[in-house]
Amino acid sequence: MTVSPASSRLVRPIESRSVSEQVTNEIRRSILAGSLPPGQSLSLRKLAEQLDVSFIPVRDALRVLEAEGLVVNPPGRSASVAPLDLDEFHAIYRFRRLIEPDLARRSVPQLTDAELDRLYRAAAEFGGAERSMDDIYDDHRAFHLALLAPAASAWDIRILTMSERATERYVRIGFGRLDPDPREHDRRREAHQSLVDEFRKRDPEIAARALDEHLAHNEDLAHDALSGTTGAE
Amino acid sequence: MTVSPASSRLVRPIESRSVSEQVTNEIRRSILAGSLPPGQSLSLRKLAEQLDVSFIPVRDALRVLEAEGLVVNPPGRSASVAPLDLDEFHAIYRFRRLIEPDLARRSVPQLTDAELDRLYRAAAEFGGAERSMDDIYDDHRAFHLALLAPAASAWDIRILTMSERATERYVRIGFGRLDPDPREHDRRREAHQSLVDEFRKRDPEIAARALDEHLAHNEDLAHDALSGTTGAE
DNA sequence: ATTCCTTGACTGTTATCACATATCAGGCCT
DNA sequence: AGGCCTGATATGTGATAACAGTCAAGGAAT
Repeated sequence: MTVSPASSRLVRPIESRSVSEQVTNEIRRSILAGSLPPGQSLSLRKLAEQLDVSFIPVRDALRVLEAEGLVVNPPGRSASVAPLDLDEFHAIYRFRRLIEPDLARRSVPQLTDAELDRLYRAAAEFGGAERSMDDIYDDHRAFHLALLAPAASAWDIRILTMSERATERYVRIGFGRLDPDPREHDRRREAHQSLVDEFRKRDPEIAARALDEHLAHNEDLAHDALSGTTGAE
Repeated sequence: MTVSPASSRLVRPIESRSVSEQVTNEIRRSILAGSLPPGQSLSLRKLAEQLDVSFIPVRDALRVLEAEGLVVNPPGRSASVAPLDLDEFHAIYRFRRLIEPDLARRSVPQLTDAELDRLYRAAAEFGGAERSMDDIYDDHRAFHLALLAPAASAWDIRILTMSERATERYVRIGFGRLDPDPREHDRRREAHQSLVDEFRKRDPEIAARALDEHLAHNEDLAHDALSGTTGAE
């Protein structure tokens, strides 16, 4: 039940012991990173060959990812990466902006000062070098989750993880061209640190509004980058 | 995209062609109906024997149901039916009362009169004889979904289905003792018909409030039946 | 009598294999 | 020449079998 600051542990426990989970994580990572583009056909045997496993774990992985909404798995036909849809993107963000501010409202009285300090420092390291893009987004997801975790039930956490992953695909593709810009990293770091600062005021309404604006801002940015041809720079 | 009133079709398409889906539906039905009680250990081979299939489809089914939150599937150990938790129950209902009234607000202008008439008639048949308890709850879920479908994206529908299934388990167990009472069927029918009447007023706020109260009422009823020893009757 | 270890059965996991079905290319008929 | 049928190829699906880990019971030592 504790949020367990993973960075404080020197040795991390084995994250996934079954091959099936490893395959699931690897395919999910590839989809979120965009190396498996939307619509890409996912052949069981080819994937199994590339990953050097049998196709049984691949089959399991595709079924799990289907439940997460990242792949479509029509019976009898080949699975494929779920297509991108701008309407869907906004629908998920509307959903997040409904859920997360409400959780923030109830989470803010329960967050300890120590936890807020930790999150402030974590936000500072977001753009830290020697971390891969995958790690950065992992940190980003953990950051948002930790902000709401005190008020979140197991079911809330499941939903939050699902929705954050669902939007991450759009955001990463949209921000793809912005990421090389170092100023973008600064901007994101400042945005998250100021978000923690708003939570420090210990006012539920202020925190909820800050999180909503944070989400709305990211939604606009990703939207411009995705639809607009002129948007970036 | 159309809601496609299934009752109007004389021949219904094959609902599930793969064995895996059939097994998934059967196990899900058993869990929701309570014949597989919370905590029940789910052995692959025993389940496979009972269903007269190999354990490959059973394995797939358990993985899908794990994603839905109905079973816990720790790697290396036997799966089991997810335990019941009253806090979790209220957490899911809080979630639904946040999501569904918002969808109702946007759905009410898009619902056609014909669709509302159809839903009103469907509500009248809820307690209809010769329909099994499983069918009744299937209808109930379809009813609530149809009420919100015009404003719901694919992702919303996925979330709605998940959350309705998650609460259905609690509700069915809680209402278990009430179901034999015929007055309970009348009460439920009237509740759903009056819900449609509220939607007919075409006022988003009224519809949202009506749906919220409907959910709150059901939440209270199930809560009393679950926790209270004196509650029912 | 209690505790620890060993052994056995059980269960999930993965690989290999056989089958039904979908996809697509080429050829035939119109 | 274009559409339709038919063949082969490929792909998902399900079954069987071998492997590895877990859990519990029973026996031996303290």
